[in-house]
Amino acid sequence: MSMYDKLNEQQKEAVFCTEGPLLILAGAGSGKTSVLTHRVAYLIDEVGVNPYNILAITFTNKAAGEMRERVDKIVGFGSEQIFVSTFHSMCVRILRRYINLLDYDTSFTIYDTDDQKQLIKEVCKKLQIDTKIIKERTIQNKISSCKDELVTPEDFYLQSLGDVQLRKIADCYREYQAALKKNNALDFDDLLMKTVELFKAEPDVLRNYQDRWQYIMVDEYQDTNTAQFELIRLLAGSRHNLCVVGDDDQSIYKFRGANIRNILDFEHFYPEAKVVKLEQNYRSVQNILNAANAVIRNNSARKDKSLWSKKEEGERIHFRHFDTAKEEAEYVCRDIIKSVTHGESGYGENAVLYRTNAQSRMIEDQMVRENLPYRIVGGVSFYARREIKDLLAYLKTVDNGRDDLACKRIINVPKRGIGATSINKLQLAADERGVSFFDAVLHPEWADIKGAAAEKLSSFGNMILRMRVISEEQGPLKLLKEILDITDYINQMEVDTEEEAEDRIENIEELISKVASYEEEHDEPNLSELLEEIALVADIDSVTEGEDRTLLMTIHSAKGLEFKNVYLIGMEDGLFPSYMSISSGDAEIEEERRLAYVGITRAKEKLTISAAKARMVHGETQMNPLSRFVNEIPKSLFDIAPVKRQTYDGYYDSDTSDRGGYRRYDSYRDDEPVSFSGFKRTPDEPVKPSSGISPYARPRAFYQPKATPEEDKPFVARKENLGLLTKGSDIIAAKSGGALAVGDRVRHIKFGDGTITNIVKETKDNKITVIFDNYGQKIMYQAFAKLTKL
DNA sequence: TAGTTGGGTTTTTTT
DNA sequence: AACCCAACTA
Repeated sequence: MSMYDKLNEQQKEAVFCTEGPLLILAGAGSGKTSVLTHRVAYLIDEVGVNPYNILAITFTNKAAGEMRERVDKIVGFGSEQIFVSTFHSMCVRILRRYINLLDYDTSFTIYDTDDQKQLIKEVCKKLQIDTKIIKERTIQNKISSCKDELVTPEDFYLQSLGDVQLRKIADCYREYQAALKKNNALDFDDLLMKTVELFKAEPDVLRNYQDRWQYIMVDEYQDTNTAQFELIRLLAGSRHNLCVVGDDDQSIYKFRGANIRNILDFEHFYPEAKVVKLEQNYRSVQNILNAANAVIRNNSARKDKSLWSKKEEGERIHFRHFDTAKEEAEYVCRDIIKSVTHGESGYGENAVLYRTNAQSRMIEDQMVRENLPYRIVGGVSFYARREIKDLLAYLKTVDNGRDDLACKRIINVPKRGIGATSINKLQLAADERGVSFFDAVLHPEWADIKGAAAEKLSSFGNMILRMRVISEEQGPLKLLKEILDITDYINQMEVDTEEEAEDRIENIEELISKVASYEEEHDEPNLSELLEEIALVADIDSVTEGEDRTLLMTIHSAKGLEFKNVYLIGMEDGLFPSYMSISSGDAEIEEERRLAYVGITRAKEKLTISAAKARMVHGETQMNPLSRFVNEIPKSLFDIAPVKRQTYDGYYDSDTSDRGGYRRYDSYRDDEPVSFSGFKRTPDEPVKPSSGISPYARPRAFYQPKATPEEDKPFVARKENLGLLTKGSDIIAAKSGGALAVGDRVRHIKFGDGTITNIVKETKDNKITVIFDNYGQKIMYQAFAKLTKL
């Protein structure tokens, strides 16, 4: 029996079709990853394709890693030779090698959305564009969508003639591109667009890659944009050995430029294309599948298909409508705890999914309170945090003196008394001479800066130069530690609360351990490479299997994942579908509906849908009606059927200016039974627990955390115990050498000598109060202050 | 130049 | 509620 025997007929068809264009329409949970990996194995083992000639493009690094792992298990040898990567990483690899042909330097840095915004801001200032009239965000989005569509500044300029506002954006786009080039930087969208540009300008380079990648596979094809399509079209060349896998029903990245036509028109573009539909679902029980089908059926623009499954009917879908978001959070947490204590699932088999990142807060708070091990994916990405961006800006400045943005970010962080006036003068001088900002820092006289200000600049400049030596001689980890030491960054951080300080120190420790593990993994650690790896990680990439924690994330982040139990929370009109989409139109609602479909189909066995009647949004209490998507699910599939709103129609009329309609409480029937309020059951509402012991039979107190003193709380669930603490605390242990006591005389690298007046033991580090002879009282963390006992 | 305050704005989703 | 920015004060 061969390994292909366990595939179904359609799957086999897809696996064995190795030549020519192939479109696999893979419904949710239809085993497409399995098809892809088997197809790779088949190519190698049976067709005799050299693994080196295979390219597989996935949506995230995590997916790439998993794919490689799975192929590795079933292929005899050579799987490491397959090029598995995301679009963005692939482009970076290509550009690092050839971008000099486009007159860039191969050591370019990559700008994230934040950097992008910063640069646009500067450009607006320069062009005297009033950002109150045209918002930077608008410009940013416009530029981004231009790049997604491969529209150059020149193209856009021609398109914009006649429209004053567009014209300004076009100017901005042109200047922005020039500024990027000057900084030797590319933004995310550039990575794709420049690669296409390269391939079009340099046929030899393209041919080189066409010869290498003779078999191409693209996963999550429904979310590719025009630039990405162009890229694979070029790579597929005349061979047309292009296999794309996707599901139009799961296209949820239109806002990012995803072009649904890519999947709908694939057959037109490649008339000889073979199309295979995978419709058997192996993931979810029937009830969940039925709910998903019922929802997605309401979309008009879709390829017809229907998922079916051989699985049992399964539990009914749980539905709960709460009075407040807090009660919703309590229910979710306790339901997870119940499931775990009954042995029905592990923490890690539960996931809480929501529409917007802001919703994680409520759940997180509750999970901390209930001692429930969790992990949040996304939100403010790790690398977007202020302290991390600061430190990375140091690394970037050391690495690439041409990145003006990075240099300006840190020239006065921590405070060095270099203010806006000096910075502006320097920038002008640098522009005049066509050199980088950092070059100007090294020559204050160019900007006519003298005296104390010039002193400060050269001491900063010299510090960076010294860092460069350290970086070259001793590597990135040493460099990072040195930066922290010399700048005394931790103690100079501006923080409002103790908690914030702790969080940020924790983040810095995590960065240290990330750099440390980078150094361990690479024989020749290289700062540029490190920064690049950091630039391209997605939040989901760091989620490792085997961590027994409940995951909290947006539905977008959950794409491609599956969980035994899923909680879809905040199912309210105005939230999901979002207010924005409701007021935009049908196409937007359909995108939201696909998102709902993605959410529902993440669940394997148990799906819980919940909503709150009142919820705080932007600091005001909103009363939103139940999500229309919930009403699209047949009542018979629920354990407790939602009560349909009376005023369903007309309420979403987007032409009416009466937006208060989303908030008014009187749109509900007064006699509408309140399903649940926490764990109190209204007498007239029957409870139909579908398995196990009903949670409602148990007294509420059962789940209340015991009043334990802080120190005695046993474990994981506390916020400060999450993250990469193991590695972080090693660093502390190594650094914080001797025991210190109140009354000891100590010496600090910057503040000189002083006397310890207080020591507060905290979970991870001691917080020490010292009165310095010359600087007065400072409160600092022992691990980073490096106090020497005298 | 640094720190504070008050007002205005914001959020959908992310490589 | 949280963040950002401009304006004002020290």
